[in-house]
Amino acid sequence: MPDPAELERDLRTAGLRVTRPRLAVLDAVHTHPHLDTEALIGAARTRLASISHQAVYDVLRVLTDTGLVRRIQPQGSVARYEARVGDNHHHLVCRGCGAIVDVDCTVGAASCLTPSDDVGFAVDEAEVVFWGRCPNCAADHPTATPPSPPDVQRGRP
Amino acid sequence: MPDPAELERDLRTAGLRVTRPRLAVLDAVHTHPHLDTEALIGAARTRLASISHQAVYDVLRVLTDTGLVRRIQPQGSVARYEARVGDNHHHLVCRGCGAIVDVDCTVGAASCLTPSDDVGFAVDEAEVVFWGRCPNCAADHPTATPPSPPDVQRGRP
DNA sequence: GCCTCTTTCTTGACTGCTTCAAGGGAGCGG
DNA sequence: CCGCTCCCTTGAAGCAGTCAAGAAAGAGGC
Repeated sequence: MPDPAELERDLRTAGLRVTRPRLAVLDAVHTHPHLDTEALIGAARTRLASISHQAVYDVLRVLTDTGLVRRIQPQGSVARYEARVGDNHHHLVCRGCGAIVDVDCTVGAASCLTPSDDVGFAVDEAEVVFWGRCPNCAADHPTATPPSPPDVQRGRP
Repeated sequence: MPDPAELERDLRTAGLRVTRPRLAVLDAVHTHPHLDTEALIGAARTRLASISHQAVYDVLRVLTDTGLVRRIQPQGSVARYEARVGDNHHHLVCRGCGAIVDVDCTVGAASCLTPSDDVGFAVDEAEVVFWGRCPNCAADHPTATPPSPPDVQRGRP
């Protein structure tokens, strides 16, 4: 759980006004990475009981636009948010339960960021998602062939 | 444009019944990679005028479940489909217009498929998306800083 | 500390992609 | 050609996310 003063500083540094809803949401994202919006609404309400649906959506948009949080959205999942930004890490997603785990960049920033042929594109980011089954889900279906593309719906991390 | 007999064979090999709607959709996906569902409905209707909305959704699901087509969904975009499967290629997405281009695997299957620490996950696929600006969009805003995360909405390829 | 301006939050309704459900119709094996 | 099963059509609903108008709360100057 991050220091409230630090969150406030982050907001000001980003040129944003400091409001209770923003602190509540930003704290929630720091404390619970990879939650979806609905779960974040719940988490934010433990900090500020009366915050509205819409405020959380607005705040999340502002925070992603300013780079304070990062939005991720694996196939078949709704949008999820995390506060770890600026370090080019990637994600491991379980096809069974939807759990998301951070992984550091596999092969180093350089080769990770360079497609073999960029056909003239100015590439500024490489997003990598590793799909598989977490230890629990792999144990549940030891011999089952993994469902082809994702059957993830809304697994809770 | 693929050979109809070949599409039919693909369907049978996958254990699926051969129907006109399935042929129409499969042909459309082969002919126009990276289209979204709505555009595919249009493309399929040039082949089979009366195919319904719902049939296209159903067929696309069956085809993705059996691995005949692949579903991709970059951040901020609706679902898109392509018929190039089984070769572990990746995608380059333009933040400006949403254009999607195939790129071959950057660093070879091995390192591409291996996170630095898989924390016990059985990983079976690595999905890579390169974000940037296509030559046209880069020319439109030569000095503009690229909008942080995607502002893609529904660019037509 | 107070005032004013601007930004942001609340409330409520709505959009658009995708899915669910029921019944008629078409493919496929015999 | 017959019958069984699966598939497609029609119509409607679900749900994440967005739009809009007005009230409330920051931020800076007096």
